[in-house]
Amino acid sequence: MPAKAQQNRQEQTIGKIVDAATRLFAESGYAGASVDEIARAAGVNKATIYYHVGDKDKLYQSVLHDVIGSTVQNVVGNLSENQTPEEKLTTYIRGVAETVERYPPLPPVMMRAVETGGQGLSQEVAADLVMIFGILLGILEEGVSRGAFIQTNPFLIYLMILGAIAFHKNVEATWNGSRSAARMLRQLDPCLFDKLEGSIRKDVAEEVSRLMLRALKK
Amino acid sequence: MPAKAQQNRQEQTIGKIVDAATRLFAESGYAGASVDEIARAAGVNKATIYYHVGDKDKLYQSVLHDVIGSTVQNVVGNLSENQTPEEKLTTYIRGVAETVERYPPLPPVMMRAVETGGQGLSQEVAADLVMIFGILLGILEEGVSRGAFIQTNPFLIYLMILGAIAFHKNVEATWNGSRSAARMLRQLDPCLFDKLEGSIRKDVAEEVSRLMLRALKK
DNA sequence: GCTTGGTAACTAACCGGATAGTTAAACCGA
DNA sequence: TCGGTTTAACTATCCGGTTAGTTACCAAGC
Repeated sequence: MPAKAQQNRQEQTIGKIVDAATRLFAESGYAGASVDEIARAAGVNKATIYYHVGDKDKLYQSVLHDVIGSTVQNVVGNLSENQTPEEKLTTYIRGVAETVERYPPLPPVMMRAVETGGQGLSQEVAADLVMIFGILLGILEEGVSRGAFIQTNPFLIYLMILGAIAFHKNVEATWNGSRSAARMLRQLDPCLFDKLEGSIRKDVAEEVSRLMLRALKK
Repeated sequence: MPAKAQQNRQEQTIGKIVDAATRLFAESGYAGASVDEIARAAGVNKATIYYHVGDKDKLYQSVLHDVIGSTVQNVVGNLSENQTPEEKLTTYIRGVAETVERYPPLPPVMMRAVETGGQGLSQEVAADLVMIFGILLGILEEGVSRGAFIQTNPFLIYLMILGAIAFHKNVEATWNGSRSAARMLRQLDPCLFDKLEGSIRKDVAEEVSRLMLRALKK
């Protein structure tokens, strides 16, 4: 198969580019990551990026779709119809946390997407984000109609879950990575340092689930 | 008083610079906001920024200190010793939300500060952030020791409150500002659009307090 | 099987514009 | 007129994007 090999090659190149871009966009943000840098990290000439993907914005949208799309897939894959709303919520939260675990660049990239309120997002990426929220909305509404959950602002619940997991994973990463922040804090307030050191390493998904269920259950 | 007048003048100039910088850093992030742009927005020559404040990083630290410091002040100012832990938590959340209300650039700036896990933060700014967390920690510990709150991961509570308020205010701003995202969503999923439209405008502080208290109370 | 022509994939070099930071001169109130 | 303050003008660098040219690959013709 001749055309097949070429397509494989193309997919491989695009994969390298998007992977490198994901990492660098996550590290430095949209403006902070340069196309030159991304090309170097991907082991590819800069013009190759423009040939295969498009301009910087197109590249960013590809990263978002790649990252957020995989989250949707992971969350949906774990949900099953014959779960109670409580179980579904736990599954939902665990799904988000797991995706983040396997894909560390996700939080900052996703946060920036929510941060901008969807401005400048492609239809495709917007649909991904809407879907993640829509799934949660369905769970919450089912819970309310079954008398299991109290009535709440679903968007706020969404932001609390996402914010807690995203922030936490992100802080954890930098906390474990460069110890400079940790060292500074120990110097600033040793007692508080110990408490943070202990609480950062706990399992996020479980604790977030526990708290959200306590907050929501009737 | 000659020296006094000069000091006033200096403070005024620095104030103009920091205010403009706060707005632009919030809008476009660190790399996205240029020093030229900030100078123009402040009605000041670029060299004046370097004369009074320092380089771009120094300017960013000044913005962070200004913004986060005022949050600390506002939150501390509203707390009083003879409140129950429940009341204190509500006051804390309202304090954060109020500061955000009066100072819209705060969320994105603060988020970016937490996002980086404290990397590259000046001692001063780090102290501010630690203080905000420290206050919450005190409230939660008092609640636990009085048997009012369950034992939790305080850092996660911190992130949930901050994440919910910061994200919400930020999304609200862009949602109300440019309606492009809203229009896109209406086209994508009209039913979900209505639900979002309704839930975004609610009072955040009250709802967050309600949820957090439900989650924490024994 | 080997040459050959064509096309997809890739690259080095370059361009205009923007950016952070500097300098030396001008300004102006006391 | 003196010193803190402000400014226009400048430099070096970097960035996003383009172009013209090269290589890798594959299919068809002999």
